[in-house]
Amino acid sequence: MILGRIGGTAFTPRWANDAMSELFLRKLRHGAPLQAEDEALLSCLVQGARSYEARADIVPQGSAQRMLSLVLDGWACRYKLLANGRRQITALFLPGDLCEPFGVMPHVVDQGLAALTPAVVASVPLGAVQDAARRWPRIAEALWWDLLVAATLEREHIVSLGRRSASERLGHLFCELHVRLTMVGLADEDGFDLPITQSDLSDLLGLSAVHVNRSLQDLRQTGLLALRGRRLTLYDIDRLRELSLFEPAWFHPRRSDALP
Amino acid sequence: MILGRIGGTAFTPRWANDAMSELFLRKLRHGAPLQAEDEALLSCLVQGARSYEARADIVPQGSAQRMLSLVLDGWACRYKLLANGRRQITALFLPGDLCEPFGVMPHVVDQGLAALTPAVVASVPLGAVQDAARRWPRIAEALWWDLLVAATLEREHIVSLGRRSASERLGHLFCELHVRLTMVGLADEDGFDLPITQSDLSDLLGLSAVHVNRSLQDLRQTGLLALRGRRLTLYDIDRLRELSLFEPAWFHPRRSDALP
DNA sequence: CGGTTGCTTGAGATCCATCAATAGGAGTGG
DNA sequence: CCACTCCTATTGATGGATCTCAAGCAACCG
Repeated sequence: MILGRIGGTAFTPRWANDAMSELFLRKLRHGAPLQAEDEALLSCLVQGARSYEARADIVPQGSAQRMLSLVLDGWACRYKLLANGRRQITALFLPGDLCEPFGVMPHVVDQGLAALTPAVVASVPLGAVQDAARRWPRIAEALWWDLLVAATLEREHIVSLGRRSASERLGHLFCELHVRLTMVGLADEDGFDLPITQSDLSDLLGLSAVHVNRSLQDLRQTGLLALRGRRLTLYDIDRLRELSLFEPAWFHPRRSDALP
Repeated sequence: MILGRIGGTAFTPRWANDAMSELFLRKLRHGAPLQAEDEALLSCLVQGARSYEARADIVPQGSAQRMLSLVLDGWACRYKLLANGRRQITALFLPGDLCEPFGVMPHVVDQGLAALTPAVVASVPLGAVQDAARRWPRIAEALWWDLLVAATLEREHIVSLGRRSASERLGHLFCELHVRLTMVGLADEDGFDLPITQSDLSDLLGLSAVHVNRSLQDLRQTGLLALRGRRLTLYDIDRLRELSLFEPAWFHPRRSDALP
C-alpha cells in the first residue's frame, strides 16, 4: 500500500539509443504509417534513461512536470494516494508506453508516477516532442493516436470499476494487457509475463488483495487461465473476452485515412 | 437504463453566435490569458446548435466522429452500454464543456454522447479548431489546459469508483460540480441546480439507484446538504470536502508561466 | 538460518444490489 | 378540478459480493 522512497539511480548504459525507442516505435507504427526518417527523429528525442527499483517513485505526486516519461523496461503506474491511506492506480504503463499526453504544457501533476517492478524510464523533453509533432504530420498523427488509445483505456477502466464484477475486471484487464503487450511483441499467443503483485492488481482494480486472490482462483478453476510464478497463460481467450465483456474493437481507433 | 431514441431537432434560433460561446469562453479564461481577438476567433468556430430531448443520443456509440460537440445548455454525458445491459457514464458535460479533447483526429467513437436533460449542443469542426490552435498560441494553451482539466477529472473519477464509498462518491461529485459550475457562473456560494435523476447519478458513480437514494439521505441527515426538487444546497462545503477526500488543488493545473 | 515478501485460507462483518411495493409530483385530457 | 398516467423518489426485506482481520504457508534472499 505504501510506496517506497527510493529514487532513481544513475544513467543506465545498457540502453543504446536505438534500442531505447524500439518498443515505443513498434507501438506507434500501429497508429500511423511512420517512415524511416520519422522514426529516426523520434529516436533522437528519447534520452536520459534511468533505472528504478520496484516501488520507487518516478515522478512524485505534486511535483512539477517538464519532461515526459517513457517506459523502456519494466512496468509502471500512475497512482493517487488518498488522505485515508488508500491507493488507487489510475493507469498502468508497459514497456514502450509514454506516460502522459505528448502536448501538455508544463504543469503540476496531481497524480504520481511509480515503478511497479524494477524499471528503466527515459525522459523526453516536452518542447522537443511538440516541435516534432508540429513539423512532421505523421509524427503528430502517431502521437495523437497514442493519446486516443490511452484515453480509451482510461474510459474502459472507469467502466470496469463502475460496472464489472471482480472476476470480470480481472478478465478484462488480462484481455487488455494481452492486446497491448502483443502490440510491442511482449506477449505470445497464449499468454504473457505478469510481473506485478496481487496487491498491485487490487489497487488497480479497486478491490482488496484478498478478493483478487479469490477471484483469480475462480478464473483458474473455470479453466480459463493459469498463473504460475510470473507467467499468465490464457487457455481460452475468446471465452475470457466474452465473460469479461471485452470488446477489442474499441482498441484500434481507425486512422483518419481509413474513415468512411 | 435504456436510452431513448429521439434524435436532435432542427437548428435553434434562440442562440445567437455570441451567446453560444459565452460559457465556453468563460471557462477557457481560467486556463489562458485570452485576448479579445482570441475570443472572437473561438466564437466563430461554434456553429450549428441543435436541441435534444432528455435521453436523446447526440453521438451514438460506434459512429464516426468528425465534429466536436460543445454543450450550450443542459447536461450531457459520455456513456458506455455493456452487452449485459448495464450502463456506465464515463463523463459528465455541463454547459460550456467541449465533449472531446480538441485535437483528436477523426475516429470512430467507442462511447456515445447523450443528453441527460433537454439540451442544446453545437458542433465544432475538427479541422478549424486544430488550425486555430496551430496559429494562435494562446488558443492552443487554453485548449490544452481544458484537455488537462478533463483528463484530471477522468482520473479522479477512477479514484472515486475504485476507492471511495458511496457517500464519499456523492460528496466528491457535488464538490467537483460546485467548482465546475462556479467557473462558468452557474452556481452560487451555497449550491446549484442539479437537473439529473438519481438513476443517472447511479450510472455515473457505479452504484444502484436505490443505494444512491439511501446515501443521499445519509448526507442530508448529517446536515451537510439539502436536495429539494432540482436544487442542491450545500450547507458546509468544507466539511463535505473533508468527508469526500476532495482536494480542490488538482483542479487548477498551473499555467506554464506560473511554474517555478 | 531468520527475515521479508507475497500468496492462500477461514470467519465474520459491512456495504451494496436486487426485488418489490408504495408514495409523491408533474403533466394531460376530460 | 379531477382522474389518470408516467416518471421519479422512497422504503423494506433479503441475499450476495466484497472487505477486514487474522493466521498460516511458501518462496526467496542475504
